[in-house]
Amino acid sequence: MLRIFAAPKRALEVEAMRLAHPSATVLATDKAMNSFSSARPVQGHRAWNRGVGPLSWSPAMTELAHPDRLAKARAMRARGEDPFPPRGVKAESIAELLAGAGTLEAPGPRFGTKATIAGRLHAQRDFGKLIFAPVQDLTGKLQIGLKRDALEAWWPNRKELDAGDLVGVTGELGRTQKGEVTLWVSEIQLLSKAYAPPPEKWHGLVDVEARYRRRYVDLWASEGVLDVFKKRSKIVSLVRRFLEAQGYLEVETPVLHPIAGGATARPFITHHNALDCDFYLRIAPELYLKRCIVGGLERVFEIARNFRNEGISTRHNPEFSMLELYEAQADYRRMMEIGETLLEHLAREINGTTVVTFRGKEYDLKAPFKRERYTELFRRHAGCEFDDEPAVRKKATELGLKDPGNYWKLMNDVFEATVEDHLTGPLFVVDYPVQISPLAKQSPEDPRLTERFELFIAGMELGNAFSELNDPEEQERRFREQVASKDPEAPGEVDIDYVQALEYGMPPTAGFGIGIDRLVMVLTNQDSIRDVLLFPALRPLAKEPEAPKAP
RNA sequence: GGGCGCGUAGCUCAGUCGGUAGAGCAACUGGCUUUUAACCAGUAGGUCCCAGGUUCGAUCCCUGGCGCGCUCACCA
Repeated sequence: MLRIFAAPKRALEVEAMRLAHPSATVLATDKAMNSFSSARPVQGHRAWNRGVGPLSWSPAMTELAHPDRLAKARAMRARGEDPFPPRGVKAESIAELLAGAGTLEAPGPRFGTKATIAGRLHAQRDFGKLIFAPVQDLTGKLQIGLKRDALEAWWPNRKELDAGDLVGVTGELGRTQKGEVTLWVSEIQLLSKAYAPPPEKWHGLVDVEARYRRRYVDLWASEGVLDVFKKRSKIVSLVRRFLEAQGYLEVETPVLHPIAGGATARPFITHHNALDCDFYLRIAPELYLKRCIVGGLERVFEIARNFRNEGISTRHNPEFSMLELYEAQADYRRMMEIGETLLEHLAREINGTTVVTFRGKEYDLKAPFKRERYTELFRRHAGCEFDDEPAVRKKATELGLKDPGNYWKLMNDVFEATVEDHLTGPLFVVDYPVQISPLAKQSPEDPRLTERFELFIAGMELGNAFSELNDPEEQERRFREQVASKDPEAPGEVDIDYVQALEYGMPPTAGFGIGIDRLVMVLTNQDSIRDVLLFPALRPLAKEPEAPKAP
């Protein structure tokens, strides 16, 4: 923070900071000095010893930077060495080296050979003339061993190396007396100085807020975090290959929508200056993807970031990723088949088994999944028919549900309150009432219902699919009904362009939307959506308050 | 937005039945050539989240605020 520039411990350190970061000089001028000197006593050492640091707002070159580390960089520069050299080193992956090292009993092909690795240095264990320290790259951790007799020229500078520094090391792959694979270093170079010290070595980052705000630290400082995001990347890649193998084209449709349709949710609003009009950030890509079907693309999918202006929870982030796919000549039964085979495939590829553990329970994602009718579940758990309005209203009152002002919404609230907890799954709940499914085609057997299903695992809704309504007249009627409902989550106007697209003719089509974040949660056993998002939505940090005025 | 909980050293946490605070790790100094939470000795480090109130005195009690977590609501 500003005061560290105004309250240096030693002149040397200020010098080190200036050398290390020229902008420090700027920060130490007028404004900083004034705000500092107005009321607060000199803080002495406090600000210098930050670890991962407080989560306060502060300008660049913050109190995270440690003066000793800055001084070490300065010492290097004084010798003509660069603490931030322009090039990296050509390194081998640690995972491959570990695999090649073999075991103590059966040394692998790489045992005893020369190797170079690059990565982040962790806490050193210093024995005076011997130092051990793990180095971590994307693929794993490998211990390096530094011996004085092998590094005579470098040895006097060894204290310039800190935990968190990025290094490149070359040495011979071997083992210690305890048998641990170790790279016995013959050459070491600093690739980037870490001015900010890493979190405490044993606990790592445990403050959840710090973990989310400083994910760039969490990724290498917390066990298992990197693995979740590697798996997430693999899941998305597998989804693409799975669909492409079935003739699907990946497309990109607009994020800026003139009308927020395709789902019921409150949108974010933004403004386009040149056109001088407002746009909504999309709440679903659905209506554009179906326009693609009208255009003859036949099988399309998009991994779409959607934005919904609603609360944040362990299952909700205001921006989230949804896979949506649409297939011409298919109906919702085909979507169930795609859903269950895709999930089984992902589980096998990611975890090597179809059984996943999530929130302490096991779920078998082996296809086929169970199917149960919405209406039957409703009857079984709510104790009445879904369209028996007096009975449903009575049940809602019993449950203490407040009336949303619309019977069908109320009915669905009763369903969620009574049924959803029982949906351990994996399960397809099929044939939803038409009134809560404005984009789905009516069932040929029962006009009160639609050919629609939702996929549930662990009581959590993972996906939503239906045979798409392609009758423009009926679609327009349902849109007008939505608009007339004045529901704040319904679109404010009818999407005439979409109705017109249907007037040109959309083939019989089925579509499926799957929440990617929730899917990753289930496949990687993470309880919170925040743990599968690299940078989950958080309230922005407050700006530093003004220093109190002197009396 | 409602309810519950939390905020003390850089990190993880004690503690003060109201008299301005401690440990381990991290940092710094010294020692140590096979450790892996290395070890041993020493040093330094705190506006006890912020603002009011009660009080001789508040980190502690009260009120308000800020931040975060859990939960409810809504959705995928």
